[in-house]
Amino acid sequence: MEEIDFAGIEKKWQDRWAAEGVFEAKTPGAGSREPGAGKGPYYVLEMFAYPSGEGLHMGHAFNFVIGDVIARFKMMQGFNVLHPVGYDSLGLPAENAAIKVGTHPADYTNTNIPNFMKQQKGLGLSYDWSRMVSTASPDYYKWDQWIFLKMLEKGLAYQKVSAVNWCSKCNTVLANEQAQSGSCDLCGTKVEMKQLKQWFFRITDYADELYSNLDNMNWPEKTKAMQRNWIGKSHGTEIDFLIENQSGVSGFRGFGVSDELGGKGEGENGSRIHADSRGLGIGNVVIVHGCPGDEEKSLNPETRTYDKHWIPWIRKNLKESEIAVEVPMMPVPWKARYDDWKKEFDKKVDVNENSVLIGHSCGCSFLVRWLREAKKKVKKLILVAPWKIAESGGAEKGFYDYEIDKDIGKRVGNIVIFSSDDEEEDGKKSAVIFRDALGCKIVELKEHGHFTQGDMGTEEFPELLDEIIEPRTLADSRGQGKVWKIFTTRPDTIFGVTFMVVSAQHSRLDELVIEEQRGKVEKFLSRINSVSEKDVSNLEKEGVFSGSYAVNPATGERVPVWIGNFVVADYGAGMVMAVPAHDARDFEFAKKYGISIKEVVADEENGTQINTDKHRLDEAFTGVGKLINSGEFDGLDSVEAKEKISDWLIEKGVGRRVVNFKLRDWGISRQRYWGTPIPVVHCSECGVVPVAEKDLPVRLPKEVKFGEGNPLESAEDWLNVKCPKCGGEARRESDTMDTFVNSSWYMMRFCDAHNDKEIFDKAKVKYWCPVDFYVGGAEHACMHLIYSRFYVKFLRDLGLIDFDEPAVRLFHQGMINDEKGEKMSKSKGNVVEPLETMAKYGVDTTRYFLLSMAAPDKGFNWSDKEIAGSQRFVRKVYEFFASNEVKDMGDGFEDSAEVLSRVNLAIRDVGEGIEKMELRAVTIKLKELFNFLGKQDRVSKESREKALKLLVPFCPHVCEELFEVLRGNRKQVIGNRDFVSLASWSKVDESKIGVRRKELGVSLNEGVIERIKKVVSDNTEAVYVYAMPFEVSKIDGSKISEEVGKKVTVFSVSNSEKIDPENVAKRAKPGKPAIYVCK
RNA sequence: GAGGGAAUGCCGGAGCGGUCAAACGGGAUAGACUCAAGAUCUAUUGGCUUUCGCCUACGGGGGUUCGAAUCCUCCUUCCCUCACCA
Repeated sequence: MEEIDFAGIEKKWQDRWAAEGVFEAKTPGAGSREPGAGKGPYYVLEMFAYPSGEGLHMGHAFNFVIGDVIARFKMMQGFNVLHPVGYDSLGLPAENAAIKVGTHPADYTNTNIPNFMKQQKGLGLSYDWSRMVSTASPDYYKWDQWIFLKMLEKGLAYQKVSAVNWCSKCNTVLANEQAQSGSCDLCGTKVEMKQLKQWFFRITDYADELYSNLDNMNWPEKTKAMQRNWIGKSHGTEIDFLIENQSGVSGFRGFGVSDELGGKGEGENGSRIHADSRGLGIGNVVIVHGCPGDEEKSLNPETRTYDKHWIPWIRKNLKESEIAVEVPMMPVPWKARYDDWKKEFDKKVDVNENSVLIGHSCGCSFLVRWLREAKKKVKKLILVAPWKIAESGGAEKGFYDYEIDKDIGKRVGNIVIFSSDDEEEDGKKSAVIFRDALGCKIVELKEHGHFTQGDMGTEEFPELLDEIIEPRTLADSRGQGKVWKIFTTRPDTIFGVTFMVVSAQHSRLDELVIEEQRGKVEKFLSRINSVSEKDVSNLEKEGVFSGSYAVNPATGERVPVWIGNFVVADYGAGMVMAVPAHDARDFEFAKKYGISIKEVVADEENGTQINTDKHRLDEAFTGVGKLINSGEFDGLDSVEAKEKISDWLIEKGVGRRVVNFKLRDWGISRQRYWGTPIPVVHCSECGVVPVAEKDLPVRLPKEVKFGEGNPLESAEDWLNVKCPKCGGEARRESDTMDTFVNSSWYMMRFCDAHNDKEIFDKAKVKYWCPVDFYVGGAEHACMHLIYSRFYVKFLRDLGLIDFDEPAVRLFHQGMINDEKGEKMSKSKGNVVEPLETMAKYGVDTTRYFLLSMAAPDKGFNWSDKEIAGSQRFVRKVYEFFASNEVKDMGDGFEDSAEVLSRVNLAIRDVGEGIEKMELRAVTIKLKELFNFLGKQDRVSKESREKALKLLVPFCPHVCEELFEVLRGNRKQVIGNRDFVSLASWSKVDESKIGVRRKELGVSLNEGVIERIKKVVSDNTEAVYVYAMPFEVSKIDGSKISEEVGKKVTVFSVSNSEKIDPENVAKRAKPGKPAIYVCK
């Protein structure tokens, strides 16, 4: 038999596709033709590949081929298809190669990319190569930096010191996702904890939208479930617990540890209770004073008293609550203008998202203007007796003549204005101006005038203090101590709280530990700290008593506060109320340490006896039941009680309904070289200063030292720069960005891949995006796919794009393993090389095989044996066309009804199958079709062409070749652009389908007659026929009666009035009614 | 513990209320071709039966229906993801 030169065919068509630019996508617009057949754009994208040194593996090939089938199918359907390709080329392996082998990451990357390209081109993928991007190129990462600056501007990028997962081998910070199971994702080294100042993206700002949008997305349920789980939204109640300990004056000294747990507190002390700064999440309080009032005094820095009237009082009180207060001395407003104040302010004060800003008089005016320009996020803004009437104070005019930015409210958690009923007219007007512009409330106090010295009551200013720290008035349990908030989803069990547990990693742990317990606690902590945070899952619950007690706001009971290893420090408040009777973890803990257990929800099914005996229960009852031991709430259903008790706590001022997320901010800092440099500089004078947009990109320096910490720290020339703000000595940020940054927005860059003026042309992105069909591995469900969703929302809020999600449809391909079902890996030596397979069996065979082995979302075990089947099929198709070529006499030959039916059925099924991503089923349909056609003596040219087109997305090379055969008898091609890849998809002729079904209908009556004749006899009284409901109308009872010579009655099988003593009706089948003969 | 998915003939795997003893592939058996092997082709591949047909079958139990591999319910087993998130 003649050998088919598949390699030659592949090369021929790949070259032609490239030469003709067959797959280059055109964005419509001025000058360019309207592409496609008017069906509009369709964007197919396979996930960004990292060009590793190992080259393409089968998983990649599977991923790409799936995307290619969709892209090619959509092209043939007449869509204007964008099917781009690029490389996520920044990343660790390149740097590891530098350390290991001494290759520069750039060289490593530059050798790998062409290798990838060669393999991808070899697969015959329909990529638009003209749009190729590589993230390691400054042309690309410039825009990563640009986005970073925008994040910074909007307060979404910030720095904080945080404990990070540190891999000592990679010398880098790992995201929690990359440090699962306690060891480094990349090298397997055990992860350590380290405190570092890190850059973060405030993804949590979008937590709610990221969560709730999932409901409307056409993404796999599994992925959405994983994201929901990851974001972890939970509704609950935040409840204040008053903590009493030795440092208070309540007299709880020297109590025993375990014997008196849960005893009633007798302490009662009426002094004011405030939560402290960290409990409230207050970073610092910044007070900007107003004008000192006396010209002479205030002009002299020595004598002027900027810090007076109520300011000392508030300062003292805040300090007592351990809140940092800053009261910068500002230049005299008589002389100075806004800019002078700003300079002074920026120099002296560190404002962050947890700051509370307080202004007085013209200080208010300054702060509002400052917020407008700095675009900072802060926790709270309090304006005391604000002033903004330009006419009234000529010298101060510089402060007042500006527009108030109405968006300040979006960046500031809360804004409050204090005014007084006896304030001057202009002052009252000013308050209203601010209120109307900022949309906040005015708190009007009595007889405070302008809140300056000399007016009554302004030296003590408790309203302000309350506003800053929002004290919880503990209705039933005032006492000395501090308020700690806890988060619970089970407020209905609050009467069953018998202890509290605070995380061993909590930053305020110290405050809870009394002297007597210190030794034990320290011993406990040293044991805990030796265990990596991520190893916690299988740990036995352990704890130690802190010595403090908490007052249950519902009952007034004092319960011990324990320190536990099972409480997560940075979720909720880092402390939990423990209800051992109704929570398995609390139960385990209580049992272990002999803490009392109090039941408050009755398990009605299993009959709880009301019994608070310490160790009666065998396990916690976490189900729904009726409340007991819960005071006025007894008898309520626990679901209902959740609401009722929450309301009650809120009313008492000790609770709030809150929503908590598991999602944490995205730490993007990496102490690594091969990533996007973070475009800021650190100036000793000005602090963190962003690099100007015009100076982007900040390029990676080529000459660095690898192997010892962050390579960028070795590039002194690069590090040392002038401060963009003051021109002084400054140093570049040496952290680079997480590479997930690069892949978070690349789908948009593809729409305008080589734009050097802006990140992309809005119109182009609007035309193509979002991605219509996104294909990639399920392993990205939680990282890439959440980050990318976040980026899209951010870019949308910047006004650059107008859609909410990166991809309309998402598809995860399955995993390909070796024959034994084991993961393929270099170290195991079981890798099947796509290039080898392609060379051995042909590209089309390889493609077809990949798709026919399993449903694309399932994956399979590679088997060389079974690829033979695919090869046989491709060869069969080839030979079918080759041999039919001879038979094509051009004599107007017409196909049989059956052939037409089969062909049209296939057109319909293949199209629908691709649309539904049932690609494996489609490969089977194609096999059936060509097996059938191969058995026919002759098939018309038209039908052959229709059938061939169905195969194009799967086996494009052979199809192009055969199309050429069909069209021009192999000799000439009709026109340059006569590619079957661009041919239009065959249309279904529904009328030709289903001949067999019709034939079935015709024979129905005959069949019944024949069968009755066989069984009927002289003594037959009557015959009953039971047919399928949809067939009853096709059966002609009278005709049959006539033919058979007996009375024949036809029933529907579902007719309840049928006469069927032997219940034979159940044997009826479509096309074959059941028959009962009555004797 | 939470969530997602799956269980079909020798194997992989279709199937989405009736044309289901169950697609397609692999394997196996027989036959054709060949000196022979390979490749290729053809047929068979749950049981009983010459055919019509009947019986037993889609993890297990129960149910809905005239009718269930397909729908509901409980159970068992397996895989995946997250996991002390209060």
